[in-house]
Amino acid sequence: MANITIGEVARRAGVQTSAIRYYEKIGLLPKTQRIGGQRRYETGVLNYLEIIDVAKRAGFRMDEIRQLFHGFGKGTPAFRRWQLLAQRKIAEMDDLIARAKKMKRLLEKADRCRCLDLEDCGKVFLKKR
Amino acid sequence: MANITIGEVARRAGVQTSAIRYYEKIGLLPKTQRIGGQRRYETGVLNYLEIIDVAKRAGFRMDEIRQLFHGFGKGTPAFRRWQLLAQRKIAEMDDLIARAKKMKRLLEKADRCRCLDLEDCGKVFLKKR
DNA sequence: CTCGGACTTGAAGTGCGCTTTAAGTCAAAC
DNA sequence: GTTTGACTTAAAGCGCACTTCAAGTCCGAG
Repeated sequence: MANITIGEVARRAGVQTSAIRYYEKIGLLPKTQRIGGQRRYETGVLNYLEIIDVAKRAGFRMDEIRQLFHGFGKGTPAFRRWQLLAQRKIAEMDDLIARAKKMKRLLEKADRCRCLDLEDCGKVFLKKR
Repeated sequence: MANITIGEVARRAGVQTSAIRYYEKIGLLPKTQRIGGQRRYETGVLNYLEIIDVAKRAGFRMDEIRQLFHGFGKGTPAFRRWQLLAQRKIAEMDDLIARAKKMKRLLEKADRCRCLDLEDCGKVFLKKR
């Protein structure tokens, strides 16, 4: 574990340092050790940032990500609450997948028939579910 | 086409009247006729609002929805630009579907193995793509 | 010992997608 | 003719997820 600076983490993860500080502030990343006042990270934080990125881009809010990734110790009484959130998010992922597929089909149809507006294939599209 | 008020549209579409006015303001909904200064809508606007809702919840920004739904007349010179945007959004829908599936699998795995954190199955999860 | 550059903090600023507020208009009911 | 309630506008406010700013600290190179 390399003990890298925030600048190095930012470079490797492709995020800005300000975002990393913000994540720490809101409790999404743990407070890490300081050397001469400066943050030092272990490379494991990169995995964390990758999961955060995937979750964010799947529409998760920051507080949800925080709860899902720090919200319970193994066998904690909070685990049931964690499970409920996780199950809700799993269902939301199914909804999101369905909507994304629907939009994809709508755009493909519009591209083919060149008639995307209220009166034309958008309407037809909605009608046929 | 019934010529309904904004309040009726809001009620039927399940949105607030302020949102409808906002959509008109940013050019997402066309300016509709006024009677005594008040907006009157045809029921077709409900289809529009439904498409807007699906698009929004699939992560489309307002200006993208506007461009996709008003950005071209049939056979217009802007059509090529429309097609590029549509193709980009279709690709983004594929990415989004992949991320949503990934998050779903991650949550399901975490629920099963009760070890969702940086050092445990999150890491494993990322490793196996 | 001083310079440069990467880091620190708290606070203010940004852009999006609305909602809320304030002040006013209009038409139907009483 | 006044009251009621839904509507109108422009402008300000809000929550989120950051970014930017201002002022300062720390450390290695020259």
